[in-house]
Amino acid sequence: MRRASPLDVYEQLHAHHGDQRWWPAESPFEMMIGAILTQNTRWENVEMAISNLKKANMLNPESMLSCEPEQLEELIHPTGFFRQKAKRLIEFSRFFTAHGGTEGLKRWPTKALRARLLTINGIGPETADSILLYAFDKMVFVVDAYTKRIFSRLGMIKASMNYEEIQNYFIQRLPGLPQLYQEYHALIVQQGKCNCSAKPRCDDCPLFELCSSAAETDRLSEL
DNA sequence: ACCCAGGGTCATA
DNA sequence: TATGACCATGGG
Repeated sequence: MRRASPLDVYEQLHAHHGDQRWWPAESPFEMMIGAILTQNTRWENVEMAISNLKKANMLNPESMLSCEPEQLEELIHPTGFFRQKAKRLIEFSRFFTAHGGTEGLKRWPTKALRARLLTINGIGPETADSILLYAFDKMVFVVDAYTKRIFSRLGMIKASMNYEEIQNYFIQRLPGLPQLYQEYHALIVQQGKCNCSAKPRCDDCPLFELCSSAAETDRLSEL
């Protein structure tokens, strides 16, 4: 059996999990807020916070800029890290409104917008790339903890690779379709949520065949 | 009572 | 540049 490619893995994941249609949000701004709130946090907790924000009519940049930070902290409390995240939401809202909102930011070249997002405190590579991919439909591959875990376990990447190296690995081996990038990351998260990539590997893992074929590499990389 | 989750920052060596 | 402490809640 030939060595599995990222596209092979995509096919397997899609066959098992089906269409994902990400990101779950009703607007680009909601998507961006969700991206910040979900940092090192379960999505279920983010849903509580989003729900709180909607009920309080606070899920818009104007309200976030004019409210008392403590009120914001209370609403997003379930996501954890609520003090720093409240600051991050406010700072991001400031940036967002200062540049004409979604419509204004939509006109930025991808590279320039990414670089600018990274200068905002609390927005790192993954959050920036998620925003580019899902709020602006830019062709940017998102690397998260699941990506590292699953693909290093499959022996396709090394655990020592940094964010950019992993990102390049996928970009060089995938067709240039933004839609594919969106689905792929969604599938990786869906797969990561099930503990198939943990050890011991479960038998009905959709990647079981690939895992088995990579068993040798896998064992070596764990030493 | 532990462990971790759809990260990021900052201090230290 | 690379590792580690820290941020903090909710669910297993």
